[in-house]
Amino acid sequence: MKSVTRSLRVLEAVAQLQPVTVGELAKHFDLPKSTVQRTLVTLHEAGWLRASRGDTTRWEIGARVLAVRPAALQGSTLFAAAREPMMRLRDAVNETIHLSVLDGLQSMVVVDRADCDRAVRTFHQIGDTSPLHATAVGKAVLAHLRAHEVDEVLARGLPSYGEATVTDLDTLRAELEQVRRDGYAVNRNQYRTDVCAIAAPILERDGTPLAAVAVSMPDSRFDEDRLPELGRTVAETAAEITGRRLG
Amino acid sequence: MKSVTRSLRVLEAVAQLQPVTVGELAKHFDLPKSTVQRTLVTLHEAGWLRASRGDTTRWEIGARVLAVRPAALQGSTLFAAAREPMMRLRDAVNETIHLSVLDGLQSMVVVDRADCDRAVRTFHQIGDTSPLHATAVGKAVLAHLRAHEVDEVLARGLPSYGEATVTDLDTLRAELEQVRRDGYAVNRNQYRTDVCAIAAPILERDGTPLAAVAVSMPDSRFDEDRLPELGRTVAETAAEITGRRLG
DNA sequence: ATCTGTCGTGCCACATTGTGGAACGCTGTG
DNA sequence: CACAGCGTTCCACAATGTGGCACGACAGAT
Repeated sequence: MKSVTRSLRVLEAVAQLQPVTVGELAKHFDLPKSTVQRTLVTLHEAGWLRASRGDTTRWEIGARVLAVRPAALQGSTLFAAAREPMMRLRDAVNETIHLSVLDGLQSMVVVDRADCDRAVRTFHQIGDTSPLHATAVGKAVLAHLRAHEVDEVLARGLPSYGEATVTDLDTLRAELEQVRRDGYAVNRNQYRTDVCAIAAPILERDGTPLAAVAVSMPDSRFDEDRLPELGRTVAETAAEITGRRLG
Repeated sequence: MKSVTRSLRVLEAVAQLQPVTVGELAKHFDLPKSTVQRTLVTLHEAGWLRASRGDTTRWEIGARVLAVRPAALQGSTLFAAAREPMMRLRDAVNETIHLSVLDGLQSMVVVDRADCDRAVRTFHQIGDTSPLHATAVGKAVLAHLRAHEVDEVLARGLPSYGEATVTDLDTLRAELEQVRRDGYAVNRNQYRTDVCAIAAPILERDGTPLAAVAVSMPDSRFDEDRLPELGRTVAETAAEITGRRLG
């Protein structure tokens, strides 16, 4: 369904570029203006887009989308529970903090962020997805999935994103064991070069992993010696979020 | 674009009914299973849906949608800021609390809810829209819009939804003046019969209204005498949310 | 005033695209 | 063992979306 796929792409582009015009989107996708225009009008009629308040030829995301949320986040207790602990962690370490949730067993999706004020910092867009086996948040979650779920994920293979990516199954399984012992997962340049992170999982009452918090930083600021201390801090933050969420 | 419109409807239905099967959706919309199935697969390929973790024939909203948010809510600080104050307000008054945001200048959209535990209670679905001139949340916001924006809204007319709806311009303008003085807006059966509400606005730093919180209740529990006290409580909750959001 | 470039919008013939009835394979049940 | 109900697949048909083109509005330069 070409038109549907394209409409969703347009919707995502509007979310990033808002407030945005027909022409800008047409260039962005290299599509005829008329096609983009029709798409925008359709999305508008469905209540998903609205005209910008100042400039009526610019488009924005409408509030309707807020009704569409993953069940795990209904009531948005995750956001609410995570916000303050994330900010405190950010202030404590002065690095960017990410909150990522597990999407199916497919990938991790960045859903919230607390930026540090350094000149050089890592940057992940909200909504960005990343693989389970090659990121700190992914491994933090992976380490707490049920055995058959882990098998399912690993069965899809371990694509490499650079030299540092772990592509060997046994090595990865050993690492997951380590993650369970330590309470935190580490990623050093395994997904994006020069991006390192330390993450800990946020669990449901029954132990199912739902999401993870991560401190991420450029490789230049990754200090092996401070790792245990930093790891403990991240794990404490994750535990606090879990606690707040479950009351 | 029929297929696009329908896909978005399906997406919204999945959000409400998740985790949901093809058949359930087909019945819900009275559509051929094959059509629904194709739509679900397309939405899945686009990353907006995922198979349920337990039952792979059930569908859920994927985390991707979290990347698509109105600009005013980027960082999702509204939800996070509102959650706790809403719950406390709910506990204090034991009535259902709604959080609604202004969508363009078109309407208010319910985006979050804290239910009370009474047998009889008001019910608004998350995602429901309502007019600005005939609801408490709408009037709370309307009272703080700029003059030319108010004119624009009122120029579209004041459709009636029953006897109690204010359809006279001057009466409404006087009421908005009152709302500014009191700090809260009241709706007694003006939109839905037997549904009353008291709402207060959540503002941006520059005073622009962004959203509103409301206590809503059946007419039978609306007590004229307690109105000022209840109004003050709601206004305090809104002020606290505004404060938290802006740090 | 006039020209020119750029914008958002509206049109319409064409064929690509989505449609939905029918049939399939599977699972649990009476 | 037949049956009912499920999710899934297929395919001929025509309804549907496509995108080149042209229009009117606007802004800046001549």
